[in-house]
Amino acid sequence: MSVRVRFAPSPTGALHIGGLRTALYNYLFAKKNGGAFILRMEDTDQNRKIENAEKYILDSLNWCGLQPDEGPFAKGQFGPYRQSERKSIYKEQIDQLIHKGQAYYAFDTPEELAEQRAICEEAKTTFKYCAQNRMQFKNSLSQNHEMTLKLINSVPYVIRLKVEPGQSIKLKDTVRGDIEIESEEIDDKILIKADGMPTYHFANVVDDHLMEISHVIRGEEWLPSLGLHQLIYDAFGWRAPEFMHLPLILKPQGKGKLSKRDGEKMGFPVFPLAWGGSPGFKERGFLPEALINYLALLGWNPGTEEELFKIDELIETFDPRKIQKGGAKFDFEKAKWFNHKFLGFTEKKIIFERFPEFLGCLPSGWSEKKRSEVYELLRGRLFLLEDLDSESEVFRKDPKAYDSKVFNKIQKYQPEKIIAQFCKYVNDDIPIDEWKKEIQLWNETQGLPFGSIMQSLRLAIVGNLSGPDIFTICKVLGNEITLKRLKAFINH
RNA sequence: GGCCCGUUCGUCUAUCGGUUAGGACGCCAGGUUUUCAUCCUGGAAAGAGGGGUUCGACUCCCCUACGGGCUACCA
Repeated sequence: MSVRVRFAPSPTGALHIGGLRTALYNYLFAKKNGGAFILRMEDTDQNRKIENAEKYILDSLNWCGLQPDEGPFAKGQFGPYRQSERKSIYKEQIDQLIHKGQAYYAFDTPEELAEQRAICEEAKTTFKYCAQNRMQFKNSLSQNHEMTLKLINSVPYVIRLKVEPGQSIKLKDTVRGDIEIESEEIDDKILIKADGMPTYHFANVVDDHLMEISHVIRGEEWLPSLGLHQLIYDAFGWRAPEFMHLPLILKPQGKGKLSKRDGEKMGFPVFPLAWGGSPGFKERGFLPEALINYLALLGWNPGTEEELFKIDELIETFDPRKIQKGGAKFDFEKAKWFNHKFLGFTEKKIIFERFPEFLGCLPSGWSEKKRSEVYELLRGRLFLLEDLDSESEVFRKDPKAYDSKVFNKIQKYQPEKIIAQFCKYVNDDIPIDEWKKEIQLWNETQGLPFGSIMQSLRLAIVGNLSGPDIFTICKVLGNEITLKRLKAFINH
């Protein structure tokens, strides 16, 4: 049987890195096995649907290089790939279940159910609509045929799964091993809502079967529903796919799973692309390859000590049996380290082509050659492409102030005098490569510690003791600006 | 509350009964850079607790604790 996997997000908001990792594992598994990676939009909840979400999800997957083989806007013989467009399919399938006596109509109003829940809550128990009490409610099991028909035609209704008690459901999960659930634990879940739309559980099983999904790779939050899903497969007489439930991605600190607010509070992105005014990984200057590499290793590892992988290598080494069981805390520092590494071995040319937005940090007045030189000078220092802004500041702005701590330290060596001497070299006759020799020559008569000379120069040009090689900075700056800064220092 | 899943350095993880418990991020120290960062070298840092099983347990079983998830006409 051929491998077919799906990523099935709900367009209720942006795709966050948890969802992205689920998509990634699906993608890796599909490609590893020469299978198909399918995108299916689970948009059965009309109320929670958000307009741009679908496009956002698609854009994000594309940015990360996880192109679906089938899905909305992609080819495929199993469409439509939006659940909202498959209503007639669900209708057809649910009729079969009703016909087989595996599902039934229920006419209880949401208010009546809420009331039951409130009563149970007071008694400190959990309300369950199930074999034990279903005859006490208004449904096609408790009513006679005539009454049922009358109700179907007059009031809103839902369709519920008829769960037979006393069954032991044996389940297998590739990540977690064997699981056994008693059918008493499962209630008569709603399959079709009053608006005619299927619930997640029903649509999910029907679509996975009809789309011939071979492996379901999804988040751990679905593990408690696995028994129910198996029961639905059984009700149809269908063979269930293989399941793999992924551990959750947790907050860096504190408790619970990662949320949008964590990113805002702690200053890191949780979305691949900008969403709702907060920048995504892209806008912060991540290479998608680096994000993918980090995410791949958050909850999985190949068992070797290798950490840096290109997507092809991930595909080759991916093995779902090595997926972690416990949740993993998101670590932005480590994610940045991956980006640093990728920035290090990604050719400048490729960066220039793919990330023009960050090159805006390098003055547009510069020649292509100069921009290229500066990038080369800076690239080893970058963890995010956005660092290009602060790292290149020295080339764009004259120092606003001089670090007083440094100034105080070197004051006794008369930095103004040193700088005045440097000014003599800033002309077309003396190449910058000669400055060091010249100043050394001059210092033979002065006897200053050479460090004080270098620090004076750096303080005058940069304003503090940081940045790349100072003579290279001067070279990029050119004589005019260099001289301007030196004089400004003397006069400050 | 009920049900389910999980638990190795601060973090991500290796270990499939016998290891000085390995690697990576971060941190600290040294070196390179007459600066900072990068880079290189080194260091500190872990089996939740208690019972079993076993000649021997991080590894297998049970209990406890802790963490997480689910418990909707949301996914």
